[in-house]
Amino acid sequence: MSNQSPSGDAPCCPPLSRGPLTSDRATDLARMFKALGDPVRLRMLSLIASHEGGESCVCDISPAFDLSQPTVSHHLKVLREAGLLDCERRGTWVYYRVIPAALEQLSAVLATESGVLPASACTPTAALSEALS
Amino acid sequence: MSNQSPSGDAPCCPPLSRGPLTSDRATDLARMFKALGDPVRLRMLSLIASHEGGESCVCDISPAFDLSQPTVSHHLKVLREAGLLDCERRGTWVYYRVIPAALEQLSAVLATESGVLPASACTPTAALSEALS
DNA sequence: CGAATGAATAGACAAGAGTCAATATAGACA
DNA sequence: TGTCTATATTGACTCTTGTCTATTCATTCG
Repeated sequence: MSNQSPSGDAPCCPPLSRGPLTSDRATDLARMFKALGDPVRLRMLSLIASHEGGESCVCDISPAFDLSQPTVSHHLKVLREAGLLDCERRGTWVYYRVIPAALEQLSAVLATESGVLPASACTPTAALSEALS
Repeated sequence: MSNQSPSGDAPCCPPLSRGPLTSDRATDLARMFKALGDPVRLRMLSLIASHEGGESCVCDISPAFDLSQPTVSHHLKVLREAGLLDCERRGTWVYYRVIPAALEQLSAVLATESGVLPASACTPTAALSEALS
């Protein structure tokens, strides 16, 4: 399970205004943005990201949506294949976790040169409790 | 012409991890992310954003893509209707310009609580080590 | 083992998105 | 006015996407 890392290497992220994107780079980024381009998936992501410990069991996510279980599973797969989520099986349950580096990369790409916008003005909920191993 | 501002008002933007998104909020954001979910549109955006003066004539954008003129026009329209671009006619030409507030909003939504990530410190495995702190 | 539960996959279907050729619209200019 | 250039719109096509039901896989517990 875990993630299949489509092209999981290029980590860095100059803002859009820094210069025209290469075609390859645009393809990589678009794959991630496309995954965010659905209200259900955005809500899932925020649900997981804001959940205690930074992770959520599917059994916690599913009831929050008026969708069939396979559809929920499908959306989670899309987010996972886009490199935005990772998952881990613990017993019968599967836990999903946001990959912070992915979100930060996208955030940095969209950041404008001027507005630094310190994201520090927020409260820390994401303590990232270590997965109980 | 110009923009139709779907819900162009709410400027600020708590990060995803701040709490679950409302359905309405998710719909608004998803509309913008979906517009970014295409390699061509991402390249257009970066082309415009990085162009001198922060704006580009369609006649400058079009030749950069191996697409028909109507298709280019279509993509620009999608970006415009998503609230990411604005346009202005000057004589025969139409100039497109990025709406910085829109990008900043999306950037802020994706920003993680911890990592301020001043773009400069964009080191390869940054987020990996950050996950443990 | 067999049954029960949580989650993923397969297949089907309607709706949406990206693309094009053809056409229409808006200005500039003679 | 008429013609030329730059963009936008229309309509058609194909491929993709979101959703479902039915089924399968994985794990735990009797």
